[in-house]
Amino acid sequence: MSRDKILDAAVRVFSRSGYHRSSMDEIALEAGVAKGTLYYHFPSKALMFQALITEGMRMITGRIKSAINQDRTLQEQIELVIRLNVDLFLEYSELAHIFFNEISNGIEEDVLLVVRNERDAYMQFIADILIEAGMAQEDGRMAASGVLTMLNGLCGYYLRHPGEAKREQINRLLYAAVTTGLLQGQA
Amino acid sequence: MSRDKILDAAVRVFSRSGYHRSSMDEIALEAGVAKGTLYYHFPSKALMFQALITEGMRMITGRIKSAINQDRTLQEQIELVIRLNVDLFLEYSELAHIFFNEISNGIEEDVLLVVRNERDAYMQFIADILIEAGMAQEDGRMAASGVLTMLNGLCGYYLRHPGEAKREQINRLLYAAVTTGLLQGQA
Amino acid sequence: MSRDKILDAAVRVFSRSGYHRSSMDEIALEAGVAKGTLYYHFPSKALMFQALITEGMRMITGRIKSAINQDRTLQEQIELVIRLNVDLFLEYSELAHIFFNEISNGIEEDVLLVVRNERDAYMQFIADILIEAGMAQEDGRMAASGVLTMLNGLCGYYLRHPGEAKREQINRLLYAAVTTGLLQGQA
Amino acid sequence: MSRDKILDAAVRVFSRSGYHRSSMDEIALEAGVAKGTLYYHFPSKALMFQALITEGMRMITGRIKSAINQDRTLQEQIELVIRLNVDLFLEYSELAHIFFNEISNGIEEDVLLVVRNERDAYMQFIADILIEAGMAQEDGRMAASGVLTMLNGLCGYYLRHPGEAKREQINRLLYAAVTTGLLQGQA
DNA sequence: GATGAATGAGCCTTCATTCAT
DNA sequence: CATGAATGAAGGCTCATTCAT
Repeated sequence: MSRDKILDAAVRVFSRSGYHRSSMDEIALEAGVAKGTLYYHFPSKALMFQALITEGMRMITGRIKSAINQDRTLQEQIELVIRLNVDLFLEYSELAHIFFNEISNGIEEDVLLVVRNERDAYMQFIADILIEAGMAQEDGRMAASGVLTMLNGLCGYYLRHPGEAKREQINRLLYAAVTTGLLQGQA
Repeated sequence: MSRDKILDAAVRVFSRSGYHRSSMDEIALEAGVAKGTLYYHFPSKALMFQALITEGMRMITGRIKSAINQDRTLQEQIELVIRLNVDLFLEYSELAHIFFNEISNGIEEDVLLVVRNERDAYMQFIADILIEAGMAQEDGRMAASGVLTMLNGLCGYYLRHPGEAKREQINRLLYAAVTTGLLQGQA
Repeated sequence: MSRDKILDAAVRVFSRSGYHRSSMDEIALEAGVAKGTLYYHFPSKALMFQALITEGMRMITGRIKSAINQDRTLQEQIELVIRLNVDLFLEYSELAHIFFNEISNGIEEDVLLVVRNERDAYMQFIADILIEAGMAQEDGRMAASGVLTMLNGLCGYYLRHPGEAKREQINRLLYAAVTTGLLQGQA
Repeated sequence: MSRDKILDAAVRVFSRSGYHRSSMDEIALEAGVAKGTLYYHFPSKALMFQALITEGMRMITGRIKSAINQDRTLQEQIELVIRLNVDLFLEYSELAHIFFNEISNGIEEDVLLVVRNERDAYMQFIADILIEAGMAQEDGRMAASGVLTMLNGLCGYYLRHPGEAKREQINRLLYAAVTTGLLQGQA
């Protein structure tokens, strides 16, 4: 259906150029529909973006939860969550950048609120794992915030220095930051 | 002078609305000068942004370097660097936010390059300390990138949840991420 | 359609104020459409200008060529071409004025090239007749250039001094310049 | 003095870029004075241009008249005037273009009027020679207009096709147009 | 459901001009 | 005489949005 073609195209375009540099023209072109069609399915650019984030997160958290919902040790869970997050981040890098760096993009305030809530829910989801592993409530939420932005930074570095860094490093360093400290996170 | 008024206003406006949503009109208004005056002092919006970053970083790195240049153990150095960074980040949160986040979306390529170099130089500066502490070269650079964005995320959380989080937590979690792992970073 | 309204208005405005003093606002106003509509139909001011020249010339050369394509002596051909050119110039004086004068000052290089080619093609068309009449190749091209700008000047004079000059004089002087010299071109 | 430096620079700049593309900044730079100095000596850009044309024409017509004011045959006079005009045109090509192509440049109406008068005086000066050579009054004025725009066209062609055309051709073709007709103007 | 022509507010930038020194 | 910092009107262009079909 048109709606899905549009949403798929929008993810690609937003992810390639960021929210502001992505134009409705470009999205329509990429989706292979007329520009008016975008407005048939979504009331505005901002609300299209919101739909994309909301539905995308539903899918993503679903995928992660179902992957976790099997008997695993805490350590395995942490490793798995990290790996899945890194994979997702690298696949949808610009979108993830937007998702984790709120203010940077002057989206309409109400839409921003929805995106933030979505993000906070996701962070709580990560925090819960850390808390279950023994962290204090407060520390857990804050640490989750830190871990996810660190993931943001490591992936960013990886993408900006192709060839230099290896993908496996990202996972290793993140795991180290959580469990042993970065200074021990090496052979 | 006008130039300083403009730069001050630009930091506020850019960090409030992000690069793209900030208009030259808004900056001129905030600075209390005519729009033409912006172009008397800076050739373009992008180059104004570049000047703001370059001059801001010169001040910040200068302050950190002069604070470190004394005999200390590595551990003390790490603690100190973290504390200074957190202090600076919270003091100049607007500038810092721009520096760490607003570096991707459609600024002219050459300006982007200058800003990135500035940031990479700073990260290398942090990386050198980690490497001296025993990290591998590659891991050091990448880890520095991760630590600084984590700092970004923790400070952001702190600022977004006033009252909930305490400032000391930021330092403690960062130090833990570097030395013992976040899960051990608690009493 | 909008596109035609715009092109018509553009000819009027450009020939009234010249390329640089003509603003897109003015053209939109004259065409009775919104400014954005101009950009829906033409990618830029320069390309609008190019379209106007190209399409205008296509019409004009078409008309002249079809009038010539019959058996005539060279002398008749020269007389005919002069008369047709004068007629066209006076009928489309605005467009002609642009075509012969407004071709130098700071339009984008590629557009300028297209317009010049269009004009050179037309001049070659005139040159061929002179060459066939016995002129050297080189001289023919250059002379055609001279004759057409002279036509420009004579018609301009005629239009600027209504009442003083008679239309027939234009034809006579031009014909004289080509065949007997201006000094002999009189009863 | 400053005034002369400015006028000299203005001729170069206007002649290089045309009236509209020449900025007061550029003129000040070329003259080696501050921008404010321009306005100390001239009330506005348009009036500076007017001064430049008026004083330039005074010099030019002076030069031509003094060259003519010696015993010569009419034929020699015509040859001489043509040569001098071509020399001047090629030396100050853009300026000459402006001078002969009025409307093209949307200069302020009053200044335009002065420039036009200056030009009409010059054309009358050329016309007088043609009339003395036997042309009718009316034809003389119109023909002078035609000859000068033809000169405009030939020089333009020469400048646009470097290498192809030779400078001597311009003189020869112009002389032919006046005396024998272009078709006879060749060996 | 879908289209695409048309819109107009808003953006970055240029530049002739002013004025206090 | 001369300066140069400051101005603000105006220009070309982009783009989210509307609406008749």
